[in-house]
Amino acid sequence: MLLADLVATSTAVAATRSRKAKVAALAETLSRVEPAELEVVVSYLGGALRQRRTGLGWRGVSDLPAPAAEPSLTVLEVHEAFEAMAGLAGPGSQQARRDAVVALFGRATAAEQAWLRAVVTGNVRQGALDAVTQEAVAQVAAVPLAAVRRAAMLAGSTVAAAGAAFDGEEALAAIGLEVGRPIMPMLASSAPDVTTAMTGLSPDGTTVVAIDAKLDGIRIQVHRDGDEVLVVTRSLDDITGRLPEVVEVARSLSADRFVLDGEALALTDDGRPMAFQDTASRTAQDSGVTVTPHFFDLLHVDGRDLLDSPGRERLAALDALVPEQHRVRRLVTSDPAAADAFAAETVAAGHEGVVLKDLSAPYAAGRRGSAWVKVKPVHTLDLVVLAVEWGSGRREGWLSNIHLGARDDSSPTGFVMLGKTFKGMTDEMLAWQTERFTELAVSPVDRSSYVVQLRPEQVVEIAFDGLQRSTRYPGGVALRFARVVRYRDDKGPHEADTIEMVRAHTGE
DNA sequence: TTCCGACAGTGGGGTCGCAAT
DNA sequence: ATTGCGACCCCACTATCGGAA
Repeated sequence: MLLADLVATSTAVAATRSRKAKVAALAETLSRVEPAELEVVVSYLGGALRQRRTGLGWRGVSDLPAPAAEPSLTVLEVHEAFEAMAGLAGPGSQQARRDAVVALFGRATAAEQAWLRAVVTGNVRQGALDAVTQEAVAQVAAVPLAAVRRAAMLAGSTVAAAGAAFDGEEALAAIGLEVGRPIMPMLASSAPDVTTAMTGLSPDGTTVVAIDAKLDGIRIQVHRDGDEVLVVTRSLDDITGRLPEVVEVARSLSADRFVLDGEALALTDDGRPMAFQDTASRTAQDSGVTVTPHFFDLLHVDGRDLLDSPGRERLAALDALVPEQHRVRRLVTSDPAAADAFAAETVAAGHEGVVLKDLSAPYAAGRRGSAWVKVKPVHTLDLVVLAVEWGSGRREGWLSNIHLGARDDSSPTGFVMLGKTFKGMTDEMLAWQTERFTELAVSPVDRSSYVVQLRPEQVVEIAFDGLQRSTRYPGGVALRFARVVRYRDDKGPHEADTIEMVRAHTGE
C-alpha cells in the first residue's frame, strides 16, 4: 500500500465529524491491506507509528527538504525508515537521524510530509484513534467489536488485537490475561465530593462500597512468574529496573504467579508521602529516596484469573496475598458519613484523595468506567490574567491559553506568574475572552506572535489541586492542574489573591 | 425524545537521559 | 558543565456522536 492512500484516508476521516463515516473510511482502506502490512497500517490509521520512540520530535521535523511531486513511498518503506531511526544511538546519531529525515521526507509529497510530521509529533488530529480504529477492524474482520476491544485491553495493544481479529473470532477469544504481558489498567472517573460519588455507586444508599486512599505516586502493574518480575507504568512502559524495592516486595509474597495493580511512592521516615516530584525524580539506586509499593487490586494469582470476578472477591484475594503494609488503606462501608470521615483522615495524612469502588464490578481493563470514582479536594484562587496565547486545532483563531499571576508588591510589575491554563473554557468563554483580551493587549494584536501580553486587569477564579515547587516561575511555585472556574467581573486586579495568600492557602 | 457514556482534542508542570555545544 | 530536545510521569476539562433509556 502506498503512503498516499493512507494519507488520503486520514484526510477523509478528518473531513467528517460522523464517527460512522470515519469508521467506514478506515474500514475501506483496511479491507485493501496485504497481510504483511496489516500491523503497520492499523497503527498508522490510528495515528501512531509502530515505534514507541524514534528520537524524533517537533524539532526534528521542523525543517524539511522540498516535497516530491509524485507519491512513491510505500507504507512498509516508511515503517522501515522509522525503524532505522529508532535504532540510532551514540555519537553522531543526531546527524544520522537528520540525514534519515531528509531522505524520507524528500521522497514525500507535500500532503505526505504534513501527515508524517503530524504522526511523529502525535498530532494527527483526525478525530479517530484507537477506539475508532477498533471499530473499523471489527467491521472488516466481521467479528464483534466487544471481542476486539477486550483482546486489545488484554494484549495491551490494538495492533495485536487486529492481527488476531483477522485470524477469526476463535483467535481473538484466545487472547487472555497472560502473566508477564501488561494489560491496560482500569481507570477512574471523578466526582466533586464523597457524597456524590457514593450516591452514584449506591443510589438507594444501602449498598456497601470500598473506599481506597488515593496515593500520589506512579501507577504500577506488577507481574511475577517464579523469579521473573515485571513492573510497568500506566502506559505499559517497563520500569522494572528503576524500582528494585518493588521487585523485592513482589518476590517476598507467598504466591508464585500473580498480577497486582497499585501505586509506588516515596515516603519520609515517619511514613508520610513525599511530594509527587520526589517520587517522579526517583532513578535507580543513587537518589537516596526509597519507593514503596502499595497495592489495591489483584488480577491473577496462581492460575486463577480474577479479572471478571467482582471487586469483593478480588480484594479478599489481595488481602490474603499482600501484607497490610503494602496495601492501600481501605474502608468498606455504606455510610456516607463514615466515608467522608475516612476521606478527611486520608487527606490529613498527606494523600491526594480517595477512590470509591463498586464491590460488585469486574476489573474493566482500559476503561474509565463508573465503577471507580475518585474524589480529590480542590483549591481555588482569584488570579489576574497577565498574557494569553493563540489556540490551535479547533481553537484556531481564539485566544486560548492564559498566563496566571498572583499579586506581589515586591515584583516590579506588581504580579508574579504561577502557571498557565487552557482548561475549563467553554466555546462561549473562548469567544468572550478573545474579544476581551484583544482590548486588553498592550500592543495591537498581531497573529504572528503567539503570546499576547495584556494589561493586568482581568480577574479569573482558578481551581487547582495544589502547589508544586518550580524553577520555571520566579515565585518558586507553580499551580498543579490549574483550570478556569469563571471570570470575575466583580473584582478588580487589586482585589486578587497575593502570593502570600497562595502559599498560605495550601498550607505551604 | 432526551439522556448519558465513551472518545478525541487541547494543552498544563516536572524530571530524567542523551547528544551536541 | 550547560543546553536543548525527546520521552514520559502526573493530569482536567469540553464538545460531540450515537446508542441507551
